[in-house]
Amino acid sequence: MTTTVGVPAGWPAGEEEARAVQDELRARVVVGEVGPEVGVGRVTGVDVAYDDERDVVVAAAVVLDAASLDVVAEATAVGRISFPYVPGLLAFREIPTVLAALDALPGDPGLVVCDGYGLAHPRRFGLASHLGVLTGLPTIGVAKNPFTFTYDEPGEPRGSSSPLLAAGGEEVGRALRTRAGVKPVFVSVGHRVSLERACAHTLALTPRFRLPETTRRADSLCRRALQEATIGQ
DNA sequence: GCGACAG
DNA sequence: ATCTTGTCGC
Repeated sequence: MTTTVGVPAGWPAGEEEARAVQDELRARVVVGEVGPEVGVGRVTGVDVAYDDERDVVVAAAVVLDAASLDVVAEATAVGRISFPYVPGLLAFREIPTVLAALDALPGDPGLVVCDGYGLAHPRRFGLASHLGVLTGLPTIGVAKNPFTFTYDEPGEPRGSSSPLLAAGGEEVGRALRTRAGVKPVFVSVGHRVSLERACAHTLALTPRFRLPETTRRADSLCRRALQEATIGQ
């Protein structure tokens, strides 16, 4: 199912306003819960693809059975680009369309896995935290790059990890090796999930590839949907 | 002030 | 993110 969305009323128009929204919403993040059990229920991946030329953004949400990793549902949404890409303000670019894709899903998404960061963010309120607060769903962030943070190389074996550190030494996430000898992914807490559990979910979602099946499925779906939404336009 | 910087 | 073919390797 595909739905179409515009930019929400009252959406921040500038960077200062957007940062103020983050500072405001940050207080609503729940960090005290362990989170859903690994391998139980459903896990949903969300991702977004852009065509800046045509001002089009497509989001995909793909629901997997947490035990088998089989796809049990999927949805896409097409929207207008609601914000430029600014490091630290990614959520304002992706969230409206991602919310529409999640809304189009039948049933409960379960744990939501985001392509980006949660707590590991300049103001400790990245995409995964933001999406969690707006939906109430448990969320985690799994990013492909360390952003502005530092880390020591984890051990070679799959499952090895090392702290992802902010300037000042605060642990904001983990560099997690999901494939032996391959560049780690960067896991951080979004909403209602502990870092420990977030890493366990990430490992359960990477039986074969570096990136979680959730983000791989969502990535390919939103790219396909962008092509289709863009043909002839 | 300059550079770096999730997607 | 996106521009982009073949190619090396399991």
